[in-house]
Formats: sequence, C-alpha cells, structure tokens
Amino acid sequence: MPQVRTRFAPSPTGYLHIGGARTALFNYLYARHCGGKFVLRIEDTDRQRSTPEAIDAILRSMEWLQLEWDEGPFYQTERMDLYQERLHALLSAGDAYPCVCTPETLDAKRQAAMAEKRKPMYDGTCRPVEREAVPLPEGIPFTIRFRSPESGATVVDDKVKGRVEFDNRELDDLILARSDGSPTYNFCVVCDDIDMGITHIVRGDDHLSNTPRQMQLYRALGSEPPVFAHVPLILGEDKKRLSKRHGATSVMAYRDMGYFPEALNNYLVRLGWSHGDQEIFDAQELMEKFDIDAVGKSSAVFNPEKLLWLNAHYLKSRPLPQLAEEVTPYLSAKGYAEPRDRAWLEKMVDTLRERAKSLVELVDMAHYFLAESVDIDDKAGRKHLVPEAKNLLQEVSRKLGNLADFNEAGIEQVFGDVIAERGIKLGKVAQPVRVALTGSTVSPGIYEVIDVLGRDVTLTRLATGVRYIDAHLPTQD
RNA sequence: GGUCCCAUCGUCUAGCGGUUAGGACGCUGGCCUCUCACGCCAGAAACACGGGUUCGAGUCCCGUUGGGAUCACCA
Repeated sequence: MPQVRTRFAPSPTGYLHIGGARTALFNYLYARHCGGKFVLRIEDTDRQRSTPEAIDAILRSMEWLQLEWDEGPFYQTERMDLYQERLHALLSAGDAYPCVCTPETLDAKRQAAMAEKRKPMYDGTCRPVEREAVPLPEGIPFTIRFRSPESGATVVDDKVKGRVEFDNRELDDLILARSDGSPTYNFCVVCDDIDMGITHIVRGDDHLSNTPRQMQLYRALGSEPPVFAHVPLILGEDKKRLSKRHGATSVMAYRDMGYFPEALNNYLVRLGWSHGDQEIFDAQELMEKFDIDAVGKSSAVFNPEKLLWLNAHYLKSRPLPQLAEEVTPYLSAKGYAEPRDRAWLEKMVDTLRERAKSLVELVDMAHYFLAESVDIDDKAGRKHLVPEAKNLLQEVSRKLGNLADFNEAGIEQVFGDVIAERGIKLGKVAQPVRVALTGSTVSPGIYEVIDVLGRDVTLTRLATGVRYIDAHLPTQD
C-alpha cells in the first residue's frame, strides 16, 4: 500500500470559509492518521477572480488553524507547462479536439435547450466522427474539448457515498482549454493530482458530479483514478449551502470574534464525523481517531451555539499563562493599555474565564478592571446605592483601608466582620459594593473583584459610590 | 426541468434486525450561592410517509414526499 497523500486545493477568490476549513481539516487529519502527506495547492487558473490577498488570507487561516501542510503551496499558474504537455498528449491521441463554436452560439443553444426543457449539453458540432488527431485551426479562436465516451457508464466508488453510477450519455465534452489557451479546472486538477501522486481526494460533495468526467480524464491520461471521498456540505440555518448571508463564514472572522482554533477545529470535525458519543477531542486524539469510514452521508446545519459552547470549554480549560498571553492582542484591539504586570493580568483573566465564552467577551467583561473609572448603571444604582447602603460602604471602606494584608482572605474577613456585627446577610453588603466597584449587579465574586482592583481603586470607587448615594437621595414628595 | 446525493429530538449525532431509541448544544425546572456564570441533578423533545422482506425493522428493498447539490471558455 503506497503512502497516503491528500491535498487541499482552494481557489483564491476569497477568504477561507468554514466549509473549506472543514475540508482542509479532514484532509489534514486523514493524512496524519495514515502517516501520509498533506499537500496544499492553490487553484488560481481563473486569473480574473484570483487575488494575492485571497491567497494570503487562506494561508494565514490555515496557519491559524494549525493545519500544517507538508508540501506546497503549489500554484497552478506556475505549472502551465505540465498542462500544455498533457493537452498535446490528449490531442495527438485523439482524446481531445479543437472546437470553434463561439461562446455566443453555445449560449444561444443552451438557452434554446432550456426553453424546450432539454438538458443543456454541448451538441458535438466540432467533435470528429472518429477518435483521431485533428489539425488545430488557424486564424480563428478555438477551445480544446475532451472527447468523452458516448455510451456505457462511469462508476464512482466513493468512500462516503458508496457506489454511484453515471450514464456516460449524461456527460458532454467538457472544455479542457479556453480560447486563450489557458487550461480549465477539471483538467488542471486531474493533471496535478496525478503529478502530485494524490491517493485520496476528500472534498465537498458538490464535486461529486464532476467526478465521472475526471475519472475519464485520468484514464485518458493513462492513470488509475485515486480514492474519492465526497463529504456532505455544511448548510446554514435555512438548510441552504452556507454562505455570507448566514453571517460570519470566514475563518478569520472567528479568530477576530475571540474563538480558539482548537474550538473551531473541534466543532468542524464533528460536523459530519463522529466517534461514538465523544464531543471533545484534542489535536492528538483527532489524528488518532479520525477516519473517513466514520464520516456521515447527510449534510449538516452549522450551529453557532454549539461552537460557542465548545469555545467556552477551551476557554475554561486553557492553562492560565497561555490564556493571559492570548488575551493580550484582544486587549489592545479594544484600545486598552498594556496591563500593569503579568501576575495581575492572570489574576484578572482567571476571575472572568468561567463567565466568558470568547476572548472578546472576556475583554468586554473586564472593562471595570481596565478603565480608569466606572459608569454606574442607572437601574443598578437606584436599586442598590440607596441611603441605607451609605453606611455599609463607608464601613467596608474603613476596614479595607486598615487591612494589614490586602488579599482575598483578608477581604473576606472584612465582609465577615461587617455582617456579623450588624447581623445582616452578605448580599446586603456585597451588592452595593459590587455596584460601586463595577457599575453593575453582575461580576465575579466580590472578594476577587476587590483583590484584582487593589486597595487604591477600591477605596476610590467606594467613595464614588457614597457620593452617588448623596446625589440620588429620594425626593421629599 | 435532467442527473446525482441525502432523510433519528429545533440543531450536531450514536444506533450497523430484537434498545425503556443513547449522548451533546440549546431550552425548562431545581440545587449550589454575595450577583452572574461555572458545576451538579431533573425534565420536555426524534426514527418523514406508504408498501414490502422477516418470527421481529430506526436498522434491508421499493415507492412517495421533503431537502440539497450540479448542469459555464468558475473553481
């Protein structure tokens, strides 16, 4: 059994989207699982639509997802000699022939066929009666077409879909090279996959209908087709193929929204593949356990909630130093200055990680730790910063000011003393303090908040809280 | 429309002839509790329909319905 070689072959006409990422993931994992090679090839033969920006975006997305390719990236535009050579081989064998039909007449025939509810197929106007090499026309533009068999059937023995049979009469003579001489997709893929020794083609099932033609090309080119595995498409909420209309679909958008590459990979791999009841997989496990055999046949709807849940899982289980490191770019993205020091950053992140589901959300929740001062939410202020609380705030402030060791244990002691002395519930004092310190009724544990804020900021905000109470005394009517 | 693919809770899925049809997300209720989360416990929620085959069908076959993909000098 020769070494397994898979490939991911995106066309650089836009960013790397979720569906493409999953295809890349499957190819990557399958190669790793088999101890084979994963090659990256950029299909940029459409010069009109391919851009260097898109190439860059795809490469960066792959790197971010840690889908490391072993060979490439190869660019089809740099491999024109190969296609020319193969084209001539086909031509001289009579497996391809020039076609002088103009796009206009082709289009007109297509319209007519559609109007009559006939299948819009090439009618074979330029196809030689016999399989023979014909001289190329001179002085007029022409395309090169593949001479496909007109009878029989082509069978795709697909690893996920099973046996699929196509009647050859359904397949018309596809264009191999455009009138400007440039080769087209179906031809380039086959030449490249043969040349690169690809053994397994794992791709979206939107390519299933191209497969019989590609198999015929393999044979005309003297090669046996590789193993095909057509994985189901990812659908949007409306059950339509996932597209921009469904919101964020680019891999980089997920990075920017504060998702971890591990979470995205873990989510994506479970869309169409499963391993019993297991939901969480680390990178190593994926390489061990992933197999095409366990890929399902039906398409899957993209579910942002589950992705978010997975992201929260990775957020909670990340080693703290790593998490703090990863938060940093999101901090500066929001315009916050460098945190005072590492230890403090880690402490802060640690208080928030259980409550946030993404890095962006974590940074948003951290505003009262990072901003100079805090805006007191109106509703929270009216409910908790009331006259009865003034005294409590002052008492807490005084005790905190006198605290010898300003740490969580000491802070807890302060609150313990206050409620014991006054015989009140902790909530009675914790909520006003929380509102004064964070501006809202929701935050991590109050001792943690105070500890992270530090003595100076805490006392300042407590004082501000007291002033808020004075400024919002109930009116006397 | 032709061709091809698909069909278990709302969603992702387990199931590979005999199960109280399992898990996960989300949802609801409860517990924990200084708030919110986390966590824990409980609950509602599915085999599209109709024929066969079989002692027995979510599982096999056929049809219907529904959904999707594809029909370029795009990839």
